[in-house]
Amino acid sequence: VGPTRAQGRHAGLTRQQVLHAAVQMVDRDGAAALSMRKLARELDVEAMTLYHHVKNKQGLEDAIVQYVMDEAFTGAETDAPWRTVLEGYGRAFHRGLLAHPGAVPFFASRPAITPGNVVHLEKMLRVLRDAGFAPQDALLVIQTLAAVVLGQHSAPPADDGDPGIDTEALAEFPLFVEAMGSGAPSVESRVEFALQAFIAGLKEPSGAAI
Amino acid sequence: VGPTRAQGRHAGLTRQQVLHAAVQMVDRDGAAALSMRKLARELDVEAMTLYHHVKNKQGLEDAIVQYVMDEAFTGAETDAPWRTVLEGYGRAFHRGLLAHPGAVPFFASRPAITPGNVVHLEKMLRVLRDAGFAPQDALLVIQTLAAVVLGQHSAPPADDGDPGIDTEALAEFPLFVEAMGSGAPSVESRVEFALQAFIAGLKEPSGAAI
DNA sequence: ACCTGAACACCGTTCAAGT
DNA sequence: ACCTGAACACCGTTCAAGT
Repeated sequence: VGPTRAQGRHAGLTRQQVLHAAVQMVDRDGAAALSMRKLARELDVEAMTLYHHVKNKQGLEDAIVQYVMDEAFTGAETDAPWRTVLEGYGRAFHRGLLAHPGAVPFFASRPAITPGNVVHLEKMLRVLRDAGFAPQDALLVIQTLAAVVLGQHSAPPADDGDPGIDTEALAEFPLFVEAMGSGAPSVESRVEFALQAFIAGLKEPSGAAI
Repeated sequence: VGPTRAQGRHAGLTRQQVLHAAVQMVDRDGAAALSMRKLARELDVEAMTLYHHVKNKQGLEDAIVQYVMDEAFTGAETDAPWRTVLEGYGRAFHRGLLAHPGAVPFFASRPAITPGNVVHLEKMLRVLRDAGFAPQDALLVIQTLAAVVLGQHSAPPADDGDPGIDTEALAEFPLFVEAMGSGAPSVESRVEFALQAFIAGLKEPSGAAI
């Protein structure tokens, strides 16, 4: 029932392979479907083998989060007016989450600042510092912006049309019915709207540009 | 080991009691700690008894989400300029999530529109409609705003000081070090900042006020 | 209608053992 | 170092049985 390999025989398994298979599994079947045992089965390996490449399940989930962030933020444009750079940052994160929707739940209740994304943070901090922001203010802007985008992915519009809302009761909610005429706002449109409003609402930095 | 009760003897269990105990458990031990079996033990009842009051675990989680939203949104102020009403709506949601941080993960990957919160939605839609918004635009504003607040709770600042970031490597990230001097931005400050910027960035409705 | 109890098909993880 | 295999303490949920 298990993999046909003698003990001690290398499977040639790599942390990268484990991580890649995990991301695939999550993208295909959702966050809840991720299990160490199923992942091992898919890699034709015993479950305990995974613990040699990953600390535990929590560690695997952390790695998935890091994977998505790295994919999203590497090569982000930083040479533009600060509002434009922020918009690009938000959109890059959005595209990353869109590519890996199953990973979104792992972002919840996980620290926003990890060793792996300090490098991305530092680049953004430099852009805002050069635009005249104090570092504390810059960090607040960047972290809040990332969470603004994440939030749009966390509360998706309903899958089916109207899940469980009886047409009878709908008569009491005419504005809701009218607003939903063209369906609930998509994640796409909410992200665009959120980015536009949030960035437009940011005040100019108090410091002078260098 | 189980409850000492003959089959068929009423435990007098109520859906409200089940839900209340579940919220308590989640608030105390976090979302991951919620289990049907533990919840049953706490209520001195067999695990399967819960299925008479709740469809399944998913249904219980849905009920927890609904519980938090109802607590947050009932009695919200709607008689004020629309920007003020939006601010109050966002802050009310924020307080609800703050009171039940363990419930936050359940909001992720759950539809934003449920039968239970259509009533809250309709009230907000009326406020924005009266201010001159088209219903579709109003729905977009409200849903995006709720997700903006939710997102701030989804990516909490790290628990300990610097979790796993070696002081050696920190030398390469001077702006990050300076920005973190007074700690990572709190959820509180990020919510306030997000609300201020997002609402300030909203355009006036194209329609005329009634 | 409400509750129990056994059973099924799963989990994550420790530990000892192989090469 | 890398992998296996059995074992432990859990899960959610179905099903048949009680009153």
